[in-house]
Amino acid sequence: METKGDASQAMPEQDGKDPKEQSTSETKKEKIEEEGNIVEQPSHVCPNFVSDLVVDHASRQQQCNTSGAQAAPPHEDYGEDGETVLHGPVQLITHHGSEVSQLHRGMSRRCLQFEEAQQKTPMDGTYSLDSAITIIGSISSSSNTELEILDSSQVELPSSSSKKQTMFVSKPSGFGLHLNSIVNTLPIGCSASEPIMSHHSAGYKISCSKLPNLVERVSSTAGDDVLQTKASLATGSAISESLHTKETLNKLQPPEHQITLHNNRRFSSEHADNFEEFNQSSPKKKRKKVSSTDGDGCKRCNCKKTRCLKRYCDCFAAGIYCAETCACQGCFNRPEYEDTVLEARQQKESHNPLAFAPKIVQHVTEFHAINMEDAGLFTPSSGRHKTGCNCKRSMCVKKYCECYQANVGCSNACRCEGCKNIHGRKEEYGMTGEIVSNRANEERLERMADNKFKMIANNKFLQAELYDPRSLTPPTPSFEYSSHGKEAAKSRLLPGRYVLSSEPDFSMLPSYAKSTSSPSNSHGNDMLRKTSKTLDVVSHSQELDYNITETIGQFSPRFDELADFSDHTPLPSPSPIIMAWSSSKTRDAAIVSQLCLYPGSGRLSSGGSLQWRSSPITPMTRLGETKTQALDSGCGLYDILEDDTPEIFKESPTPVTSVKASSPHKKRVSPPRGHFQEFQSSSSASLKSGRKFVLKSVPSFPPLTPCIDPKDRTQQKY
DNA sequence: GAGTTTGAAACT
DNA sequence: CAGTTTCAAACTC
Repeated sequence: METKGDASQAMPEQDGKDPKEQSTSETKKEKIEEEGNIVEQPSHVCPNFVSDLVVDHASRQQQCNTSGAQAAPPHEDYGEDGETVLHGPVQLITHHGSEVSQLHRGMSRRCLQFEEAQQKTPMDGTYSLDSAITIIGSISSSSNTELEILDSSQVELPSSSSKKQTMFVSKPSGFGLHLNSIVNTLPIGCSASEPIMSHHSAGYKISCSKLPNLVERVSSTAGDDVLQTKASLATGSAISESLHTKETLNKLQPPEHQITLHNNRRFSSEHADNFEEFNQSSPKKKRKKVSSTDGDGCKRCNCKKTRCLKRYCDCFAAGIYCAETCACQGCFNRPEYEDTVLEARQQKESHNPLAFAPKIVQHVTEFHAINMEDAGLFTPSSGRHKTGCNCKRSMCVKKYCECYQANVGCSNACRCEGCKNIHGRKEEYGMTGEIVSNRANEERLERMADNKFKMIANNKFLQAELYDPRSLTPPTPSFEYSSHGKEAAKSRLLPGRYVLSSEPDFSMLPSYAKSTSSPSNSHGNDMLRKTSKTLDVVSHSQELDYNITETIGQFSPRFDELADFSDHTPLPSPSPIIMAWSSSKTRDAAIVSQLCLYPGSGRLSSGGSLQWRSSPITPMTRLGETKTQALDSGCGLYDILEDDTPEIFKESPTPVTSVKASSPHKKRVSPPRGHFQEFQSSSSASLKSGRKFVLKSVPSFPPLTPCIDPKDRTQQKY
C-alpha cells in the first residue's frame, strides 16, 4: 500500500493536475475510491509492489525466458478472477513449468488489463470480432500483413491458450507495432537475437514468443501488455486455453487485437524493462539505459505531468503499467489504478479507436521486401508506420521519427520532409505502391486465382478440413496465414528460404507434421525435420508460415480464404476464423502435445517459454500439416498449383507489383474484391494466394492480395 | 545533468 | 479539419 501511497498521492495530484483529463482524473478518483475495493484484490499487488517489483522483474525475466506472450495469460487471470489467475499460472506451469506463477505476478502488475477489449470480444467461436474487426479494418488499411499477424496471433493463442492469447498473439504477430513496443521489445531477456522490429520479431518470437512470426517478435512486447490487461484473461487463456477461454477469446479478440499487439510489445519491453530494472535501481538510470540501449527494449517513461495516463507516456501507450524503473511522477499507470488506467485507455480509444493500435504494420510488401532484399532493392523493413511520420527536421534519420525508431521505412502515409529514412524512404515506398496499384494485373491475378480456387474447391477435403476443427490442416492454413504477418519477419529473415519456396513448404511441414503427427504427414515431417533442422528456429517458424501460405494459396482456395480472412481483413473475418479454428485447435489435445513434442524446434530455444509459444505456433504446424496433407492427398493439386503459379507469374505483374499489391497501398488500391462474396474469402484467398505466390517468389497473386477485402470478410462473419 | 530540439499527442 | 499547445523523448552540450 505504501507504494500505492505514492500512487494514491499521485492520484490526488493527478486529479488536480489534469483538469483536462477530468474523465481520466475522475476515473482515477473513482479508482482511488475503488482502490479500497480494488486494492483488496490488487492489493496483493500493492503489497507486492515494492517486493513485487523485484518479483515482477524476475517474473518478467522469466517470462521473457519462457516467452513474452506467455506472461500475458497471468494477467487474464488476474483481471477477472483470482482463481483464474491461479489457473492461468497452473496451466502455464503445465506447459512451461514453474516460473509461470511468478510471471503472473509480474504480468499482472505491469500489464494493463484491457477489459473492454476482452469483453468486446465475442465469445462465440464464430468470431464476433466486431471490435476486432474495426480494429482490423483500421489496421487493414495499413496493411494486410496486420491481418495476417492477427490471424497468426490468433492461431497461436488458441494453441497455447484460449482467448486472449489469440489476441495477444495477434498483436505480436502483427506487425502492427506500437513504437513503444518496438523500442521495448528487443531487450527483454528474450534474447531478442533480433533487435529489430518486425524482422526481428520472428527471431524474437522464436526466442521469446511462440510464433516464429515476425510479428510476434514485435508483438512479444505487446504480448506483455496484453497479459496484464484483464484481457489478461486472454493471456491466461493463451497460457491455458483450457481455462475459460474460448468464450473469453472470442470476446477478447477484437479489442484485444489492438490491445494485445500493443500489449505484446509492451510485454516484451516490459521484460526488458524488468531486466533493466533489476539491473538498474534508479529510474533515471534505467531510463537512460533504456533510452541508450533501446536494444534492451525496456523503455521507461519519465512523465511529469501526464500521470502516465496519456499516450505521451510510452508505457501507457504501450498498454503496460509503469515499472519501478520508470521515473514518472504521480504515476497512475499502475496496477493499483487499473480502473483509472482502463478508463483513460477507453477514453482514448473512444476518441480514437486506433489510439492503441499498433502503429507499425507490416505489409505484404514484405514479400516484396524479401524479393527486393534478395535483389538488394528492398528496404529492410516491410513494416510501415500506419499513420506515418510528420518529421520536418529530423529527416527521418533520428529517433524523433517514429518510422525510424521502429526500424521501418517511411511510406506514403508519411508527411515527412526531406525523408532520408535508411529503412526506406517515403519516395521509394511510393514507387512500390504504384506498381501495386496496377489493378489490371490484380484483376488478372484474381481471375486466375478464382479459377484455381474453383479447381481447388473441387477438392472438398480442404474445405472439410477448414471447417473441421479437428482437422488440423484446414484451420491451420488460416493460422499459418495469420502467421504470415510474420511473413514480413520471414521475408526479412528468409530471403534464402524464400528461394526454397518450392520445397520450403516441406520445411514448414516438418514442424507442422510434428505437431499434427498425422501419419500422412509423417514423411512430410521427415522432410520438414530435415529442412527445419537447417533452418533457424525463428526463421523456421516463419518459413513454415510462409510456406504454408504459399502452399495454401496454391492448393486450395479455401486456405486462401482463410488466409484471406486474416490477410485481407484486417481483422474481423480472419481473426474470427482464426479464433474458432484456433480454439478448436487449442482444444485439441494434439495441439498441446504438439507443443510439448515439438518445442524443440528453434523456437523452443527458451524452454518453457517455448512451449508456451509453441502452442501458438502449433497452429502453424497444423497448417503445415494441412499443407503436407494437401500435398500428400492432393499432390496433383499441389502440382497444379505450382504449374499455375508459373502462369500466374507470367501473367501477373512483376513480383514487385505483387508486392505493391500487398503493400499498404493495396488497401487503398482496393483491388477487385472477390467476385464471390461467398468467397470473399476466396477472393481474399486469391489475394492470399497472391501473397503466397509472392512468398514463393511468385508475384502472381499480389494483385489479389490487395485484398483488401478484409472488409468483405468482415461482413462475412466467420 | 541541464538544456534544447523534435514531433507526436492533445487540445481548441 | 487545421492550427496551436502540451508533452516527453531524443538529442546536444
